[in-house]
Amino acid sequence: MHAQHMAGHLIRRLHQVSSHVFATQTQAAGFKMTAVQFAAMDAIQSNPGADQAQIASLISYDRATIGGVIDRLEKKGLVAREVSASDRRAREVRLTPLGEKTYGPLLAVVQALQTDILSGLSEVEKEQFLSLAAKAMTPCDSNEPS
Amino acid sequence: MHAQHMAGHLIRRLHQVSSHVFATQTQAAGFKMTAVQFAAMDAIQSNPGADQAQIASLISYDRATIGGVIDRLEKKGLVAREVSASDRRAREVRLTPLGEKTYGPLLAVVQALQTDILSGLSEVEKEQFLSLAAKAMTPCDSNEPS
DNA sequence: TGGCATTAGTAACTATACTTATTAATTTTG
DNA sequence: CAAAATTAATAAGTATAGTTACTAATGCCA
Repeated sequence: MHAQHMAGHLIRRLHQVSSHVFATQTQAAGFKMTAVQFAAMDAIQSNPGADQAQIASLISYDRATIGGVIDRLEKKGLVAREVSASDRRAREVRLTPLGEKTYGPLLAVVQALQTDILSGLSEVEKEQFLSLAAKAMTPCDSNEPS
Repeated sequence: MHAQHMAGHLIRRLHQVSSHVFATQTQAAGFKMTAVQFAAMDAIQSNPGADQAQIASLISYDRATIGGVIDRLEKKGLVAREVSASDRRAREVRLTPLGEKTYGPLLAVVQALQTDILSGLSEVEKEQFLSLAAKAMTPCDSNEPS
C-alpha cells in the first residue's frame, strides 16, 4: 500500500470529504446544489452578463463542462442565458430574481460549512493548510483577481 | 468571488491539478492509467485475492464504483477476477503476470510525479502540507463514515 | 474583400464518484 | 431448519471532469 502516503491520493480523499460535506450540509439547509454549481453561481453573481467561457475561466473550469453545469442551474431557475447582441456565438449568463434571492442565504450556508471540511485540524492548522493550498495554486492563478 | 478563498474550492483545484499531472506524466511514460486505477492496482498488489469490497475500502472508495475501475483494469489485462470458492457472491481480484510486470515501473513513475503535484511549494512546505492533509484525514481513517 | 485563424458553444466519448434499488448468496436467529 | 437480516456485486441515474471533433460566428489581414 504505497499509494496511501502520496500527495495525489491524499488530495483525492480531501476532495471526496469536501464534496460530501458540501452536499450533506447544503441539502440539510434545503438547497439542492453541488460545489461546482455554487462556484459558478458565485462567479455569475459577481460578473453578471459574462459569457460561459469567462465563467469557466473564473472558476478554473473547462469550457466543455461549464455548459452542463449552467444547464442544471438554468433548469432550477437560478440563472438565465441570453444570446449576446454583440457576439451571437456567446451566451450572456445572469442570475434570475430567484437566483438573486437564493444566493445570500446559500452563501451563508457554504461559508459556515467550510470549517467542517477540515474538522480534523485545529484553527491554526486550518489556516496553515489553506495558505499552503493557496500558495500551491498561485503559479496558475495569473488571471484571477482577489 | 467569495468561492476562491474557500477550503472546498481550493481542494477541488488541487484535485484538478493532481489528476492532470498524473494523467500527463503516466501517459508520457507509456502507461494509460488514471490515479484511481493505480490506487486500485496498488491495493490489489498488496492484497492479492481480496474481493472488490475490500479493495474499495482500502482506497476509501465506493463499492458501486470500484466495479467499473476493475473492469477497465481487467480490459487492459492487468488484473483478473475470479468467483471466490468460499463465497460465490465475491470476486477475488489479483494482478495478472502482465499486471505484476507493469506494477514496478509504473510505481516508479507515480512516485516520481508526486513532487510535481505541489510544484508551487518548497520541499519544507510540501512536507507541511502532506502532514496536515494526512492529519485532516485521520478522523475517518479507522473506517468510512456514512 | 475573400480567405483563414480564432473563438463560443455543443456533441460524443471516457472515466470518476456517489445514490438508490435490485439480485443473489450467505449468515444469523427464532 | 426456515425466515430474516446482511452482504457482494451490479444496474440505473445524476453530476463532475476532461478530450477531441464539430458548427457557427467573428475578426484579422493581405
